[in-house]
Amino acid sequence: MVIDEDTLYAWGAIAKKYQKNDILFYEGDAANYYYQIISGEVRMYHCNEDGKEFNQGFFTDGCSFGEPPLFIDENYPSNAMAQTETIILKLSKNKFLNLLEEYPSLKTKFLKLLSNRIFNKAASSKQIINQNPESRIKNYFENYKRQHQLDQKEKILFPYTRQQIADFTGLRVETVIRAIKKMEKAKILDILHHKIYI
Amino acid sequence: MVIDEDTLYAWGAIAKKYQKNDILFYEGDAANYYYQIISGEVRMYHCNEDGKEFNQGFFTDGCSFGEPPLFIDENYPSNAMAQTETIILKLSKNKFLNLLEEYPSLKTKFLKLLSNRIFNKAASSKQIINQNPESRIKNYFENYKRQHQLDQKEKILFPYTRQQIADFTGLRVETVIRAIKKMEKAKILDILHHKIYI
DNA sequence: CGGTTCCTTGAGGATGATCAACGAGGGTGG
DNA sequence: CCACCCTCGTTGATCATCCTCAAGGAACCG
Repeated sequence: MVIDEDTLYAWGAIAKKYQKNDILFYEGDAANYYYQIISGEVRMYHCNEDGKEFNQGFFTDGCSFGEPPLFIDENYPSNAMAQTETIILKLSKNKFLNLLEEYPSLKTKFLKLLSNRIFNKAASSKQIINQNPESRIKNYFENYKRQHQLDQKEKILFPYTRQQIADFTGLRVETVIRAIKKMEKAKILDILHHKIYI
Repeated sequence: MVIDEDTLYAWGAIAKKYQKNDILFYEGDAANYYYQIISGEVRMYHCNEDGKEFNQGFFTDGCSFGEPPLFIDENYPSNAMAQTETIILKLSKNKFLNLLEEYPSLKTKFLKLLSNRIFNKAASSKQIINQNPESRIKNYFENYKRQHQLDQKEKILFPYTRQQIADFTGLRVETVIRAIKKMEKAKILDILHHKIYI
């Protein structure tokens, strides 16, 4: 958990429930709130003109998201959508910034959080040079495991769909499917009942 | 300038001169210093197996770089190379973190700096979905202008080579050349004596 | 069961990468 | 001033491969 929930309530945060597929904010919207998830899942993503999507990230219980625009005067760079029924604590921008001034240790916490975010984005943007689908997907899986502090050796069930992999790697579903089949043959991953183990 | 140079010297920073093409650190190295450029230019970049490069960013006078690994315990995610003769202030990690504790306003400064960095990375990683070279390059030029706080309408001389554009967009030089020629015809940019005006 | 979402396969076409060769410009030293 | 070199820019031809479109199958859920 980023900020203690009781503290957030004490400073005036309001809990709000979103249904699956509700939009929390659109790309270009002004940033007025700090968001922290109590339960559920949120996806940040872009759309291009043809409706193709690119996922910036998924956030779940205890995570905050969309903070950078609160610190600089920019609008949101991506859309945010509830992936499941989701309950979120919202604290207004001003109150959030005041809270940070009150507790300097929170600033350090956010320095770490943003640093991690940058580190992960650097790792994932590397894949731009590999047009080769298998490298891209392999790189994506490695980042996924690192971000979730999992051992690279240990096999785990990968919880997202092929379409979502496509939306993270900039590939097409069919390409992802063909690539992971190759990767299964090459023993890079396992597929059991259509489920992916990495 | 991120941190006042006199302050850095007072806290024990050392100025060091690097020649063109000197490596400051490699991907995977432990992060032991805060780096701030006095004069010159530094490039952060990745290499893949075939030697193809991807640029994460260029940094110039007054800029700091490679901070995120100082806040979290990670190694450098990219290589850093001096693009020209460059003079850099180096402050050891511990002294840097102590300096930040001493001056809380610096923490806020870095929160903003990191937020900007994330914002820009989000904007540039969008282009992964556009396999189309012209869209990628257009997106890259727009980001370049925004990051340098330039009006999108105003034409400026773009200071990098076609190879560097390729290394930022994940394309090949020849593809970049053909794309910008098309873009010139489409009046998206001007080319004068081989120089690009955007 | 019926519907929805996700997964899978094949065929064909578009296009960026690759390879090879050359041109243009700028700087350096004789 | 000229010759040389080195980097950068340019062009064409060919190839590999990812995208696209279309169709159908599998799993899951009420």
